[in-house]
Amino acid sequence: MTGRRQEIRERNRLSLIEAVLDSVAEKGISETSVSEIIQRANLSRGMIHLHFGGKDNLVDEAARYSSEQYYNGIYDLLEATGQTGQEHIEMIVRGDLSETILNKKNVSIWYAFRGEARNRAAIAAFSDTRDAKLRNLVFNAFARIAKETGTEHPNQVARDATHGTLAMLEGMWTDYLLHPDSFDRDEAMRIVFRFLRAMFPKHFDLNGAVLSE
Amino acid sequence: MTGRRQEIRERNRLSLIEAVLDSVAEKGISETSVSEIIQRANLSRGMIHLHFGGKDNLVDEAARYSSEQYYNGIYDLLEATGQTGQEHIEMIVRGDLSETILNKKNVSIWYAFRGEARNRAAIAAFSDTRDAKLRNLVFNAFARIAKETGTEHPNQVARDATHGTLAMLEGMWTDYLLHPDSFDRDEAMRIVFRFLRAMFPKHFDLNGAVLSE
DNA sequence: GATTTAAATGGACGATTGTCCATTTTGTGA
DNA sequence: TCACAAAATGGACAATCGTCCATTTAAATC
Repeated sequence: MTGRRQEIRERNRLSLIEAVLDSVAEKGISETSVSEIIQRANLSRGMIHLHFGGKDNLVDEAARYSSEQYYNGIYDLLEATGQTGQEHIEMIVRGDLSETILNKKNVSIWYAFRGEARNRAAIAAFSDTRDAKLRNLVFNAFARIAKETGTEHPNQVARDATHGTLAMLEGMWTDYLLHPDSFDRDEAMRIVFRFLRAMFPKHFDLNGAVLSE
Repeated sequence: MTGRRQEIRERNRLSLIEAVLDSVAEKGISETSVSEIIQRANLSRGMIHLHFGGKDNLVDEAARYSSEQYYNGIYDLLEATGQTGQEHIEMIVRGDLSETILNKKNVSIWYAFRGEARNRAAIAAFSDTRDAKLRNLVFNAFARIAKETGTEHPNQVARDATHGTLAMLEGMWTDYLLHPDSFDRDEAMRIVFRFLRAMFPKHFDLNGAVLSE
């Protein structure tokens, strides 16, 4: 009646997924073997086949789970902010570069899966950091900003600003991947906002990152 | 006397490296086995041990070689351009997004190695797309531009512009990785230059990408 | 052309891979 | 408490992994 059985089952299932993510983060994909996974999850060898039908499916599921965690993190932040375009943008940029989201483990996992994306459709589907939903949020925020500036082609400007901003954030992640210890979050933020301020002087004038010079 | 012996030896060595890169591009790192490599190179099993002492060393060397190819491509372009800051920047951006450098094979290889970078120091050393040399080139170009604008802190502005521009290019590469068929080079270029125009209106006004709206 | 020797071959080897199922364990309902 | 069934176990299995070396091939030297 307690459903204890199903509860244990689901806990084990999740243990396997988290074991994969831990292993991928620490050892990389190529060293994430079945033996490695079941050892970390402290479960028996047959569990992978039982729960996922095979190792590949488990890894795909781990990629999906990891991606979901990322988006949940971002969306949670957005609910705690104001409604103006610049507030949204600022929160997304700040969140994307925050310790909670941009940290060694997440970055290791993210890039490990990216490396496999080209050869595994299931992984490619979950390795786009900037999915349609997030893109739309950013676009709508920029569209509001662009319209307020009275520019000639606000949608086109907003589209380009979205694309460029998300690309720049991607690049910052890569910086962090390659130089995690010398990476400076404030600097990254300041740079993104310097570009945004250049495009929308009235909206990002005193906002955003530390404006040190 | 002809050195025919050494010539064959070096050709075989190179065949192994190129076989690794082909395999990594087509099948990914995890499926790039010794058997796969020697089959592509049409050489015998022992050659890897003979030339490189083991598979790992060969893969590291392939990463180094691939990185070298990238930089040579960029530097070649720079020699064929003018000397103003904006000409340099434009050539680097244009080159970085050109078919010669940004194509499916290169991107597959690059991201495959990136995925391993965190766990293999030898690969990490060669997976920084924007090494000190290239960074300096970009920085010097922006420094000249910034000084001409008479801004207050030209070096700081140039540093940020360098960081932001290279980050944005990284992001464009990721776009290409994940959506190679819908990726639009002109659009990517236009966006980069839209940001640069916002920061340096006088220098990128009529330059760079197609200015369609 | 004979000799020397560097280069290349290809299979043997033990270790490790992922899959799968006969068996055991354990929660659930009678 | 017992019988049932779902869940978990752990080892057998063939396949594949990378390494290494005894042997063969062929370029270089005499």
